[in-house]
Amino acid sequence: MDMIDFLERGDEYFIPNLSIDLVIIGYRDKKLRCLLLKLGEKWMLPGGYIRRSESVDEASARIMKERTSLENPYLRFLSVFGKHDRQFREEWKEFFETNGQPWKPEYWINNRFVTLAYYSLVNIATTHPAVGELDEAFTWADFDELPAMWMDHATIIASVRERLKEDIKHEQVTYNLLPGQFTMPELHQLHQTILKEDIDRSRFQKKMLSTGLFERLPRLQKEAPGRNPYLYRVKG
Amino acid sequence: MDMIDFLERGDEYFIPNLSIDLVIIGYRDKKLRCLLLKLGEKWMLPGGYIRRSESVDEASARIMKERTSLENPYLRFLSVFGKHDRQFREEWKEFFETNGQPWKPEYWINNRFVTLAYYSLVNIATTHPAVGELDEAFTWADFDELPAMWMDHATIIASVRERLKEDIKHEQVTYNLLPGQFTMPELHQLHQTILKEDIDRSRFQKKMLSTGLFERLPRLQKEAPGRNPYLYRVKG
DNA sequence: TCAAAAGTGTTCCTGTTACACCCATGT
DNA sequence: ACATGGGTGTAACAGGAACACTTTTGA
Repeated sequence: MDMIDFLERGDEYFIPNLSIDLVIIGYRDKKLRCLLLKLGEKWMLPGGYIRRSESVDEASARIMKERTSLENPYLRFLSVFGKHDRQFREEWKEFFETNGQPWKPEYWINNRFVTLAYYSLVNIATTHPAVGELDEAFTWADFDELPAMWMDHATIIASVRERLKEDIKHEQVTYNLLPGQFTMPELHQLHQTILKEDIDRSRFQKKMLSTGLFERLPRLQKEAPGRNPYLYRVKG
Repeated sequence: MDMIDFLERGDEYFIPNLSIDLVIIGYRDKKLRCLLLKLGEKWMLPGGYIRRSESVDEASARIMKERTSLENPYLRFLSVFGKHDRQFREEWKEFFETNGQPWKPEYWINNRFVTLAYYSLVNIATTHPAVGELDEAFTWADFDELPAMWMDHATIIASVRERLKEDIKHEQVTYNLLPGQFTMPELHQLHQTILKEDIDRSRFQKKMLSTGLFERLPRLQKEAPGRNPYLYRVKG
């Protein structure tokens, strides 16, 4: 056992950069959507880095707040993306050159990154995205019709969609995607959009109400032809 | 938007070291056990670092193989441990000094670490742990009577136990902890140990067999008083 | 009074739970 | 034969799936 030897060959091991990417999920016009930022010709997920004073979870919450101003969003860890070739030299070079900016191979952003992906469920109507220093615009992109994405961000988005399907089997989280008051048909439609399959209305409603999570408000009046649905909100 | 500015304040962000820790779980004498390595006066989880050529998952598999010689173990990601004060200056200093080795504050192992914890389910009888360069011994420690642990490794172990409880509700993974041939009473006892609660024998057996994962071998002969149980193995 | 959309009820089926009972074997 | 421990069966119950029915309201 030679501890000094162990310590001095520390750089035999690569210390990858560590980033955080956020998949901020919303729902509008019967479509699941994802907040994307425009960087040059392609789009990317909002993200950032960890500061000295922060835990990893705190960093994700800060980045979330910087981007959306939301204080206590539904925010969960998704998974680690850490393939050995996960570095973006060519992507950055292309971007810099098309923008007439100098690019240097030694920029730290060219190194390999391991990223911790988080996902958040938000109500689009009350979320006001801020664009950052590099990105020019934002969009709530339809999950099923994503634009060209930088790096491996399309892969991350694909995996969050599968995770969502698993989540709603076990726990009630989807109301985070809706306004404070919503109807059962709306919640029903949302679940069908997430699962991409038809759900029996009767069973769905009974299942939702049996959780005891929701409370019924007076029935909506005169909004649409036919019988109008009750409004619900989350208890507490 | 000033990209140069963005690039040059890269070190405003801390780049934490990234490590991997393995919780290698076994089962012996009706107790769930965890492979620990002795380092000085306390114990720690086996772990390591990521190499340039490796994805994060490949690194965990390599470390697993280095420690146990197992080629295709059941190995899954647990979670990220990344609290802001997750650095082990004092721990390392104490260890070095009690071992009469020089300790320097600038050693890379003193910096903050974010660790990716993985867990693995193995059969203790066919797993032959190797001790590394620093550690002096190994043990299969009872989950419910852990020795003093370095750093936050006790926290990691606590969280893997909860994960296991969740896992066995959804999928059949526990046979990884048993020899290639096992009896239903053994599997039953194992599940009770993991869940820390009694499970109805009849229901348990029917549930296991209804998965279609197991095939029955000839009944065990003359091993113990009373009727002897059938042996099963995983199909395939 | 009919169509449209919401909401409720009925039946069938499956899987869970708790418990009773039957089988094999050593003492 | 009986105690011990493995293995199987059954009745009560809860939850899921499919579908039929009722309610509300505008045209």
